[in-house]
Amino acid sequence: MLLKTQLQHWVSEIVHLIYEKSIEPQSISVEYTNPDHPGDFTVILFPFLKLKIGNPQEIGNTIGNYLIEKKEIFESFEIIKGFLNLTLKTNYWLNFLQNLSPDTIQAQEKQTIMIEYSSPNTNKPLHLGHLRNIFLGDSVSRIYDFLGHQVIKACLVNDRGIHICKSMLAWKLYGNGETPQSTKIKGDHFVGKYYVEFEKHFQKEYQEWQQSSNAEAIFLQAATKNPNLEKQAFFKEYKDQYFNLYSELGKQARELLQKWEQNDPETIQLWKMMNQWVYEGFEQTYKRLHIHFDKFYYESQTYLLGKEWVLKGLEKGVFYQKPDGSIWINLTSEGLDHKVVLRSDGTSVYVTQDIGTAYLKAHEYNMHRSVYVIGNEQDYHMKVLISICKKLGIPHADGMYHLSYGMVELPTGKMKSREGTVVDADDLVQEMYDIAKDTSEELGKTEGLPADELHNLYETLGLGALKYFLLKIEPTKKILFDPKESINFTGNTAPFIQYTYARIQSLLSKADSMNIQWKNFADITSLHSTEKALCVQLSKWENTVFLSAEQYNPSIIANYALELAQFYGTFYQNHKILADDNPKKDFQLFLSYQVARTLKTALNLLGIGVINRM
RNA sequence: GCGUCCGUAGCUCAAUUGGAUAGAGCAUUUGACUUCGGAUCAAACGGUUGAGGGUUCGAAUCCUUCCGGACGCACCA
Repeated sequence: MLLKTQLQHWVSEIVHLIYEKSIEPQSISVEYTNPDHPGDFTVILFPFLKLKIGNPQEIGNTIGNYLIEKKEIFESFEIIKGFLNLTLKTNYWLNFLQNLSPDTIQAQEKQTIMIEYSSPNTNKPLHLGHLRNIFLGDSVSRIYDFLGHQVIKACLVNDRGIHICKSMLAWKLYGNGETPQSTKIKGDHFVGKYYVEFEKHFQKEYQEWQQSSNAEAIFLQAATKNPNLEKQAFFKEYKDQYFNLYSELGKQARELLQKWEQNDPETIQLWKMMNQWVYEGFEQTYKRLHIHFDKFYYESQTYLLGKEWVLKGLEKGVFYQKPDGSIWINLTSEGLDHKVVLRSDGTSVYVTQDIGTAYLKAHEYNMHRSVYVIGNEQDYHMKVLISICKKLGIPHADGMYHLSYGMVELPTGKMKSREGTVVDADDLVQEMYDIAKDTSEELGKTEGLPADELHNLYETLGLGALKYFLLKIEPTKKILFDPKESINFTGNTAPFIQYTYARIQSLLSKADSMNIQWKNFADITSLHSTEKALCVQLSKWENTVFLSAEQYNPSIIANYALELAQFYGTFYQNHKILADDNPKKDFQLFLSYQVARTLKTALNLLGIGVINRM
């Protein structure tokens, strides 16, 4: 049991014993003592006022004296303004440090948890927004896996729909048969190029159409309802309708989608070929990011399944049908709205395929929880999906959870693939590598390392900086990324933590070469404030991991690691550990060793590697 | 218009989930390597926590009303 909870129980017992009042242990406020005051743990005495058993000073004295007398771990106490500050004996911390095992924490109840993330479209390469999604999902997976749960990392590939057909059509029209091989362009970028190409031609076609008499008539009709309507603004809004009603390219793209749904062999072949190019590109990117999935789902394989569930739900009365044949659900009792689940022409919509996928997942894996890492723009959609799944009685629907996160924005606003205003994932990773290389060479501390180790070093530093940049911020908040200011390598960054780790490794190996036996350190009588700060921080580790798992929030671990590294920096500066006349040498080395272990574990849970020399 | 999320130092973020004098990094200014790694450390500067009201021993945190921002409210995905 954590000392904090232990203390709650003790205080509860004391109150019961001495004052004959009962108070729930959980309701007793116990905190880590604020560093400005002496002590390790603080019991807040104000809540006892309600029990009418005396003033805070008296109660504090009683509790403090009792604890000192009966529990051997306490050394002293002090009461300041209703706060009972308890100081632990040095011995307690020495024992704690000796037994600390930061890399083996286990959850009490083991579960099977599926975590779906990345979820790319197959018509364009990955960008910075995907990276946040991927790193979040990967980190949460690592955290649950670390705690002993069985984790299934799933990736849902959005491989069908009109957007894919746009790329396909553009390739047919303007591609002249070129391929990633012939152009030496990475497959996903190659296909993305044609997606942008489609958009360019479509825009041109749209511009020309706006000069036509037909367009003029449509605008004039709209203007009769709204005399202030400006032509430019109107056509900006009208784009989607133009695509659906008048566009030649739009018509061809829709025809392609229909052919695809009818299993036209030529179309299917083209679709498979282009998807394959994209998958090969993704594969390279995932590999470089050290991302691996246990299971892939493809929407092309689940959307029909969703349809079956909708028809089943209609029979059961979960859904209702409108005269035009479309099928709906009424979610007003959940505070949501009515929602279409099947079009009047019988084709599936967005939620339909998600229902299918949810069922397939539950059918294939007997899991307790199913986590979806998806941006907050889909908060409403996910609420709808989860309530539908519950109403349909899809297994484990109660365990569905939407891990929602904020967008990554540029100073110019939101990233848009169609308009080419995105930060490409591959480019950014390479840029981080280059910065790591330049910085490293400038500092000149890695001379003599072989080429493959250097490559590994730059990769670990560059990727680490990038992952930490995206993970240190709470998922719900949006992130602003300014491409002009590259991601830092000093201060609140992964390289800073990696540097602290490397420094400790170098210290320990030097100690080893001096034949210092630090693994069994001799007892010492008192702790320096910097040593105490490290012990306290280390004692918070276990709870930090549980908290970040519970909240699906890696930023808690990121902030923890940063603080630990900062405390170590202060400690390091205050002591000449390896000096001949240092009586605490072995203790301080062991403390350093435990800090390094914890840092390594923490970074690992974020998907960030450590380095022995940098 | 309705719904969800957000607003903390010039900038980017914290704050032990209601606790003590709101803390870090960046930027600016200053100091620290003949001894364990300067991608570091120490210090200065910087705040009416968007504004008002409420709840209580105690509020950045909970409630409420405004102000400002993002996203959603498609037979698009």
